Amino acid sequence: MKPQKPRTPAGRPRSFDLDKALDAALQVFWRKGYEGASLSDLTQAMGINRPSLYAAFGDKETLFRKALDRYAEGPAAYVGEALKQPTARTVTEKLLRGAAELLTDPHHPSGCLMVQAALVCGEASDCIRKELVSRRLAGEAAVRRRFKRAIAEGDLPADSNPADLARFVVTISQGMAVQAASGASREQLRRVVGAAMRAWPR
Amino acid sequence: MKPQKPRTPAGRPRSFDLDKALDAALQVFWRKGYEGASLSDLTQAMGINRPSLYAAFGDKETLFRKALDRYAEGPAAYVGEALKQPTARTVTEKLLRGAAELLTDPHHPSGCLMVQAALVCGEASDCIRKELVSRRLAGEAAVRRRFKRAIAEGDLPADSNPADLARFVVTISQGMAVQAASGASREQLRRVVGAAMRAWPR
DNA sequence: CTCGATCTGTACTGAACGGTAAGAAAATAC
DNA sequence: GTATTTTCTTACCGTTCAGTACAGATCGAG
Repeated sequence: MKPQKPRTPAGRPRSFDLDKALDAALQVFWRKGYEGASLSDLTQAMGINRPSLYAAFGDKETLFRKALDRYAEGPAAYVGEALKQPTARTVTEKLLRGAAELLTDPHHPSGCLMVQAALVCGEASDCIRKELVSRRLAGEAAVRRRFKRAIAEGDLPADSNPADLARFVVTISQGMAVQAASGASREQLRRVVGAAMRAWPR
Repeated sequence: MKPQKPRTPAGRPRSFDLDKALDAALQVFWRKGYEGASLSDLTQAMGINRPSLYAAFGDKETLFRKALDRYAEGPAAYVGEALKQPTARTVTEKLLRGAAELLTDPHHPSGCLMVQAALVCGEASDCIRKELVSRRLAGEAAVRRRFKRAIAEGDLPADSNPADLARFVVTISQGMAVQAASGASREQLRRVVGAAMRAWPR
């Protein structure tokens, strides 16, 4: 018989909750951006000391990537749901309406982490900027693939350009992220979505 | 007779060109953002030493505001031109096409200074963030006023909502700014504009 | 020429940055 | 109990940050 996994792994037990600490870090990065979030900001919000942060999450860059993953799986999970909608139109509508809700959710900072955490930055953080560019492009590519499928299913006109359509939808979503960072309300963003959907082929 | 303004104002003459130095600073802020641009970055790009910068432009915050003004009068001057177009449709088209050109101009960094210089930041720079929010909202308000006029002139349907239309156009423009920061090409942005204009009432 | 004014270069300040060394504390293993 | 392992706390590291003191350089005025 192999020894079963011990209930508690020996050594002094961690005095904080990993997930809650990561959530707290996510909020700080979301509100202040990658460079604007200092380690003092982070440790204070997480309720832990600096060495505990490093032991549990690695350096600032690693912590940020973990916060990004959590963002994708949590607040931004609506994107994956939207892509499962049956038609290109409903996919688009769910993407944009979901964005309007997320970007103005009072339980979170305004705006989109992947847009505002490091749209530009100093050289030291450039790999973070590139990581965000890459993730934004990956999201756009997912929408593009979904629209290609929609064409194959006859759901979009055969002569539609899925790349252009996807970029258009993502551009509106990212514009809404800037609007949210400027203080736009949920209702105002909903009206933007309404205007965009009126433009969509029926 | 009062003494006429002296040709050279006495004292050691400045050894650099004020406008060129400000342009250099603008480029740095544009590429790295307000927080990401260090004084060392700035002085190096401007070709001057730190005390010369402080004597000529004031502190970092003052320098940034001057760079913002220069941005508005120079690269972003197309906005004022666009608002002079005769119809709401041509105003919109010129706004968006001008944005596509500016955001991907190879003579400048990609993207929009007013979007990416400080979309979020640490507390120390929060007044800069607010200044940018204020300027973005002022631009949107100018478009809104122009659309109100268009309604009065019968150029837009009387039941149009100028605030919603203005926010929609500005949202697309700001989304294109994020796209440019993600590496979108000029041609790709032009296609976004095409999609947006197709949605516009004729 | 000398005097006052202004700019330039060097070198510095205190504070904040990200990151870590070292030992005390708290758990399991035996 | 003692040993071992892991975490926690305190205090610190070197670097970079924005901003400045000071002395030398370069001009016009007289």
